[in-house]
Amino acid sequence: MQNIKNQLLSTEEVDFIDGFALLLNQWGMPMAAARLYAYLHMRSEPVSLDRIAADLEISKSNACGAAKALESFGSARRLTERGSKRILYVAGDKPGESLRRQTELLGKMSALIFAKKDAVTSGAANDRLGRLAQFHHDLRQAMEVTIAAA
Amino acid sequence: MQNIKNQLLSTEEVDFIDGFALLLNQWGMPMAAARLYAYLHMRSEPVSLDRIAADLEISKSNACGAAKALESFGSARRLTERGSKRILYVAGDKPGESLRRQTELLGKMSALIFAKKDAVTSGAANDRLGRLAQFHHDLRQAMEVTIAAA
DNA sequence: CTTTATATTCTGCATTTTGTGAATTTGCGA
DNA sequence: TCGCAAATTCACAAAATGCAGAATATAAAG
Repeated sequence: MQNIKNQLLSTEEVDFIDGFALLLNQWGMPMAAARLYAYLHMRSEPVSLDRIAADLEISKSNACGAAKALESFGSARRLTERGSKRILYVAGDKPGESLRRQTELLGKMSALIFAKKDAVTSGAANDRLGRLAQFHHDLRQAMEVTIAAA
Repeated sequence: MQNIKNQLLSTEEVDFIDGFALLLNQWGMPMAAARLYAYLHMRSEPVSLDRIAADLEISKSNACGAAKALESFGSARRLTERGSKRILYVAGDKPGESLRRQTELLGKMSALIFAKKDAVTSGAANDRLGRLAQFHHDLRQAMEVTIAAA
């Protein structure tokens, strides 16, 4: 997938995309989805899959998969234009949407620990697990408040 | 690595470890480290690498790597006993310690976006990036408050 | 200085993930 | 219904990861 002649993105833009994507990737987002996430946030107008593939220099199937992943996280949404099969993508407006999954995880951990701690521990370990469950609960609460406020 | 005869952990304990580890793994922690994390939190007394390997039914090299990973996250610490080369591991007391890396990431994302947004966007996308950076900043703040309070 | 017990690193293999180009499917207009 | 353009899925190759066992390093004791 060489795209030497059509340098559609400036060096600054590429740097922004790759720098941001690296951080998102370390956070846990797959690289292709992370690059698309950064790219979409740079665009005020909706973009097509072909445009995405060309700009990001990835295959269209890869672009399709990344877009679907972003949709599933709630980080992007598709716009269908009337009278055409073509789909356009835009970045989502709600920044916290993609963290739903993680706050849910915190809730599940908290619940699991509270439910089982007495069956598997006693003494110091039991106390420690109690504090851990409480921490997960509090962290989830704090994150959800911030997400709701955004 | 078969360990049929010495069934050291009860079914309940194994269930707790694997259930908890699955959630930690979905959060981003490598499976071996996640299982060790859950295991250590069940133990009130420090445990050796050989014991870990036997109980978790993994190789010692794998146990060693998982322990080192946990140490690097700040989720476990090693105790050296005088007059012996043997090392014992215990779960850390501060639940938020392992999230340092992630709050730092939020800070870096926020800073990167603030720094570059005007160079790569204008109009609606620029506003959206501003809100995104602010969100990352607020979320980091909220998480750190919760961590500090634990 | 040698032995012994333990931790750590190395090596090779199996598994999983990722990404491409080739089918295949799907929606729309003629 | 046919043809076309676009999205999606498929199949395979390449790269990355994870893990066990072997080899090595290190600390303590005699």
